Amino acid sequence: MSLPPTAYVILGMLRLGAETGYDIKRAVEVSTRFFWTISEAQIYPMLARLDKDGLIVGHDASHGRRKRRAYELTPKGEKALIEWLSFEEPLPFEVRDVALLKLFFADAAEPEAAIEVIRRLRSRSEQELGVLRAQEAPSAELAESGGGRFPAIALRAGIAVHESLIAVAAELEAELAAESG
Amino acid sequence: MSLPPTAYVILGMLRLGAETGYDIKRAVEVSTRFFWTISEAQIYPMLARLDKDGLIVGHDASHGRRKRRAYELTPKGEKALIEWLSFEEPLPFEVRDVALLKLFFADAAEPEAAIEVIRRLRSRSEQELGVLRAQEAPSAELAESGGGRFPAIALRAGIAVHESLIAVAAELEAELAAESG
DNA sequence: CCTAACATGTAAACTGTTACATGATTCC
DNA sequence: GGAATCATGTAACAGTTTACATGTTAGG
Repeated sequence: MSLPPTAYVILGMLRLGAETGYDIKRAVEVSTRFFWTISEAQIYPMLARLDKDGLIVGHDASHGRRKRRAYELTPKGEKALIEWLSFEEPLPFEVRDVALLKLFFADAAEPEAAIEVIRRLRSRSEQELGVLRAQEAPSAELAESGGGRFPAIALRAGIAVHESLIAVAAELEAELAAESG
Repeated sequence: MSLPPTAYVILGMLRLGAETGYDIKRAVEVSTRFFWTISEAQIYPMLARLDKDGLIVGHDASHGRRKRRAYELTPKGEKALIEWLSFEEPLPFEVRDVALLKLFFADAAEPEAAIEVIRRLRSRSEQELGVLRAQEAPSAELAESGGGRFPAIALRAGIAVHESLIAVAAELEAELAAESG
C-alpha cells in the first residue's frame, strides 16, 4: 500500500494539530506549499481514502448547523508516516520557474530587457522571502510550545534558497549594469 | 495567441542552435530541466503546432533513409520569444521536493532517523550539484563562441540553490549531532 | 555484428488545478 | 447588513508522463 506524497502531507498536518480539511488547506498555504503544493480538490478525497484505509479516523464535529468533520491519526496512520520518513527512495528536486527559464533564454532580448528579466526574478524571490520570513515567528512559537522544531528548520531551507537566488540576481545586475555603462 | 512555457522552451532552443525535436530533447535534459522539464510527448506535437502557427518553419532534412525534420525560427517566432521575455506576468516559484517535505515532518521520527532525513537531502543536492557543475565547461564554451551567455548564468543560479541547501543541511547535521552526542 | 545513439511520433493514463456550488457563522 | 472566514465537496479541464511503436545509422 504505497501512498502519494499528498497523503503524507495530510497525515503530517493532522499530527501537527490540524483537525479538518480546511485546517490542512490553510496550514499548507503558509508552510509546505514552498516545497509541495496540494489543493482542496485533493484534500477532501484523500481524507476519505485515508479514513477508509484506517490511517485516520473522522468524526462529526459540527458546530450547530455548521458542517465540520474532524480527523485524527490512528496508530496505523502514525506508523505509516514514520515509515515514510525513513523510507529510501529517489528524491528528485523538481522546480518549475518561468523566471529562471526567461533568464536562460535572455540572450534573445536587448541588454536592458535582459536586466529587467533579472530584476523581476529578484523581485519575485524578495516577495517569496517576505512571506517565508513572516512565518518565522509563528513557527518558532510552535517549536517552543513543543509542537515540533522541524517546521522551523524546513523554513530555514526555503529562506536560504531564495536568499541565494537574490544574491545571484543582485550580483548579475551589478555586472551587467557595469558593462552597459 | 498565448502560448504555454513549453512553447518558449522550443522557440528558445531553436534559437540557440537546435534543429530537430531530438536536439531539443537532449538540450533540455542537460539545461532547462533544472527549472522547467518537458518530455518528448510534448515536443513533437508542439513543433507541429508552432509550424502551423507560423512561428517556426520545418523542412525535411533526412539523411538518406533516416527521417529527420529540421526547424528554424521565423521572424514571427523570434518576435514572440522576445516579447515573452519582456512580458509582465506572475512568476511563481514552484518546487516539488519530497526531501524538504520529509524534513518538515521529521518531528514524527526518532532523532537518528531525522538526522538521516537531512543527510539524504544533502546527498541528493550534492549529486544535483555535480550534474550542474559538469555543465559549467560546455556552457562557458557556448558563451565564448558567441552562442549566448545567459545559459551559463542560469546555471549559476541552479548551482547557488543547491549549494545553499547543502550548507543548511550540513549546519543542521552538526547542530543535531552535537545535541545527541 | 551489435550496441548506442539518432529520430519521430501516438494513445492511454494519470495528476492536478480551476471554477463552481453551497451554506453557516463571526466580526465590524 | 455585509464582508471575511469557516467549511465541504465535485465536475470539467489542462497539462504531463509512461509506455508503446518503429526504423536508421555510426562506431567499436
